[in-house]
Amino acid sequence: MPKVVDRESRRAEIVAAYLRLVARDGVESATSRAVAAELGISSGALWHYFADFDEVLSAAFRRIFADTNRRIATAVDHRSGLAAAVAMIGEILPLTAVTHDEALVVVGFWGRVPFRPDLAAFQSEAEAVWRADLLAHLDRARADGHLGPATPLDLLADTLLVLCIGQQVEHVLRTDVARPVRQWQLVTGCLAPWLTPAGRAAGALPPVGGFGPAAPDAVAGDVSGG
Amino acid sequence: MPKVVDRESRRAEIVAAYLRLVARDGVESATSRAVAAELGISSGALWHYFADFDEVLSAAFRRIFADTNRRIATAVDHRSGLAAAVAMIGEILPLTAVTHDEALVVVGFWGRVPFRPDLAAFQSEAEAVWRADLLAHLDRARADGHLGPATPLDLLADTLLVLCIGQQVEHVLRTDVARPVRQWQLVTGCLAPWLTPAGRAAGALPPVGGFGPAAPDAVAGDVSGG
DNA sequence: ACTCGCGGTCGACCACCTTCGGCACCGGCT
DNA sequence: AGCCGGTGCCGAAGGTGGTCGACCGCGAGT
Repeated sequence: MPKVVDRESRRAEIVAAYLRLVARDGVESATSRAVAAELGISSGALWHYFADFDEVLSAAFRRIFADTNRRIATAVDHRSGLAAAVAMIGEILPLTAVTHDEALVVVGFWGRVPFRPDLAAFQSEAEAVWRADLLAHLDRARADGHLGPATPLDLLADTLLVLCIGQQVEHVLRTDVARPVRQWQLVTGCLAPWLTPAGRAAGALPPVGGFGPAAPDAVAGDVSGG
Repeated sequence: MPKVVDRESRRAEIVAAYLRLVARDGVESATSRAVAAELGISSGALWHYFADFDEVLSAAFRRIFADTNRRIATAVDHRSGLAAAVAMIGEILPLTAVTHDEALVVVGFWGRVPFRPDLAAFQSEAEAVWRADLLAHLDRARADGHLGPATPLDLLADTLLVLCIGQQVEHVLRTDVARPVRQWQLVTGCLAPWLTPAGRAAGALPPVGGFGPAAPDAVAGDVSGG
């Protein structure tokens, strides 16, 4: 049989080139031709590996999801319960330069979903995974006595995730709420009513009333400004 | 002087045609040519009224914002405080067929914002307006004794709005959380911890633990069912 | 060495947004 | 009435981006 390339790694290269372009030149410059040029191949070659450009977008989305999961794994590390939940959210929220570019891609992706129903599946899948993980952490937090026994875990998990989605949008729009400090305040504000005193101590979450610039250190790095 | 058309109403016609097309044929079919054809004019004529297609999008966004505000005004009517806040949120959330199409347009709009910084201004403006109104309603609700005195109004308002934004996305993606019942559950879940017994009675919000299928039927009109 | 087929190039096609030169028309002016 | 000037509008052309298909070349298997 003839020449054989590793199709999977080639696809990965293409996706990487796309994300590189987005980060460097912005979403609008990341066209199929630009991606091909970035890789030093002709644009037609792309279609040996992807059916169309939306499939590239879809793959980029998956790649971002995987990256985020990797970051989550690192951030959560050996933590569990409330700390794990907070660390996890810290990796999903668009707090850093890395996640900034990702937010651009992701929000643009969402915009394309309406007329590509198949694309929606991934977001659902991603959310289902995160939801399950987050729920497990919250459940553990309740078992730890960090969250009150009456805490509606299910609802809390969904709320936090939808909040994260909303924050992606806010971040793209450069709204005031998208400031890292504020992002954390919203998260802690959702958790606060359910925290036990032990939870407040353990999670290092600011008390309900006073929301300082107290971001969990392991997560966002520097939020110290605000 | 020569023939004069009402430029403003012409612009409105174009925007209306665009939104009609989106509702009928989907976002991807709503091209500049299609809009022109819908109006029975040539595509070139559009650019006498808009600098480019993004400006049409922008105008459509503004139109949707205005429509939503009109609906909010109707829904809020003579209500105030907690009921007004809930009614307001009910008009922002993508709960009905009307808001469905709007969500498609809006989410697509957000996707285009990253490389059109000027477009972001409107979303910021819209959010600022809603934030102020919502805050006023919540403030009144606290004064009414429907929300506890320690309620972090500022934070609550932001949280609810970001939640609404997130729900738009979820709705476009047809996630499970986007079900109307669930949407309401997230909202009430955020409010619940701060409600006083009087507030629970007045707002007819389901108790924290048990979330029935209590979606206000007329979107926000009648929340009194319980 | 031959061959078959994959990976790639190149150019063409189509749809889109946008521009532009020109025509048609209308209101006022002479 | 007949001429202007300016505006509304058309439709062709330009530029760009996604996608397809005809062709080439290399390299693994025979």
